[in-house]
Amino acid sequence: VKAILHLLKSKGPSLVRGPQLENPSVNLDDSLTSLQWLQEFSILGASVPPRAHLQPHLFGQHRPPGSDAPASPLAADPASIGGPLTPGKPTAAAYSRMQCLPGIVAHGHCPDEVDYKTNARIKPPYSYATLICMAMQASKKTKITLSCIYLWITEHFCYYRHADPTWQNSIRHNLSLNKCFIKVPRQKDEPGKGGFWKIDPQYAERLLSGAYKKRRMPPVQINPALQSRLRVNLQPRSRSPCSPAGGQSGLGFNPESQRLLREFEEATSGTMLGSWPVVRGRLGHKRKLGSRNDGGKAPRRSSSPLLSTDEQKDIGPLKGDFDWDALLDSALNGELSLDGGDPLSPIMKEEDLTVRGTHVSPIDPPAGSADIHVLAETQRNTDGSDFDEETFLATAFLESPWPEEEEQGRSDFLCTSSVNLDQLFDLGDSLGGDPSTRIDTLL
DNA sequence: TCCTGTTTAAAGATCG
DNA sequence: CGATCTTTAAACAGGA
Repeated sequence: VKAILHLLKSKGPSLVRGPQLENPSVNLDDSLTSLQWLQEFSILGASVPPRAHLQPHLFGQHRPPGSDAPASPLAADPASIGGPLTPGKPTAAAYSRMQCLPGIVAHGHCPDEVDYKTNARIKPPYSYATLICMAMQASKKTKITLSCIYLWITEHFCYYRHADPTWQNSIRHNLSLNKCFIKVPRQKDEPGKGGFWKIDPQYAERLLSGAYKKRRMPPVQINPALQSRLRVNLQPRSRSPCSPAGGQSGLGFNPESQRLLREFEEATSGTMLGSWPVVRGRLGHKRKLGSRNDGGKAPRRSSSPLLSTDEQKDIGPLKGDFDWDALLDSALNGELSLDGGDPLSPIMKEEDLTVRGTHVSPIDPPAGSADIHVLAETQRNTDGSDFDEETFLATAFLESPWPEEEEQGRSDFLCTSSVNLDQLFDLGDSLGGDPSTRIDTLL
């Protein structure tokens, strides 16, 4: 590990081309250890919703020219092979420190950096209520239809594109049951099916009353069943099947927005905070085992209306830069803790790697955006209490969930900034040893 | 027929 | 340990 670290430091610039390298004056050590570029990395992923051009009334954004991706993304979509998976029940800590391990988190194990837009195997750590809120805010409309909620979720969370459609039932159930959401009947002169939904500003009262309890985010574990796939995923990919052009980690929200979302979830943890994706015992016995994986609903999965041709065409390059120095330093410093608490013990092997941490992907409202209807409405229902701030934090992040247009240029840059893991481990070959072993060691 | 919406039930997780 | 919240499953009704 030290040898690799040394290599990275000496040849880092040629191996890891992070945004910081744009500035030649940046000290190498600083650039390798700084996570600033990683933060920026997370925000640049903004990509145009695959079907935004089909529903400009909803998204208010248009697909930039040249963003069309090759057709048949599913053909190369790992999710289409194995289907969505959920990590096993967590067993250890050190999750938050995983922010220093982008090489790992980039493959779906740190909620801050997991590219849920492309990772179909890790269930997003957001509750359905949160997802609904995100969709509502992202729509920049005061109200949103159920189908649009579906659409937004599937476009931003690859997991749901391939998941059993029963999650939609949960969405509907959440809308109906959760007091945070109000149904707005469709006007007679409004064509279409179903009504609209909006956020109920009154839920603020419950927040103030403390009725909603904060919930800890349980740690997440790399499912041993995923380990073989993890190694496969470590292979560099120039394009990601689920990622639209300019696809990035997270939701493509910038750090500020992600921070706001985090605070939002903290403030609304009772209703908004989701539980971590864990394999619940109940799932193993109560749920019909065949319903999710057998041919029963599988056909629908692939033929789901949510996976339109347009969506399937919406592939983009997988962009990502890994702060290997931070990664290795973290490992060396024991920040990647395990159940036993031994940083670089054999637990570091894939089977036992566990992490813990926060779960929200950062997002960022561009200054000047005034189109926050729900926010305004919510604030009107407050009287200057703490909730005002909470609500603001809760909604502001959604002012510009898809800053793709303004970030397009930077995204393009990032297209060329991905580290080639093969190169990395080819270098390691010169040091001898089995590449897979080195991967394990790194992890 | 499919989508939308409501409702009930149950199990798991979290918190005080 | 009970209350609360979240998730999942399912049944059912009504509308497009």
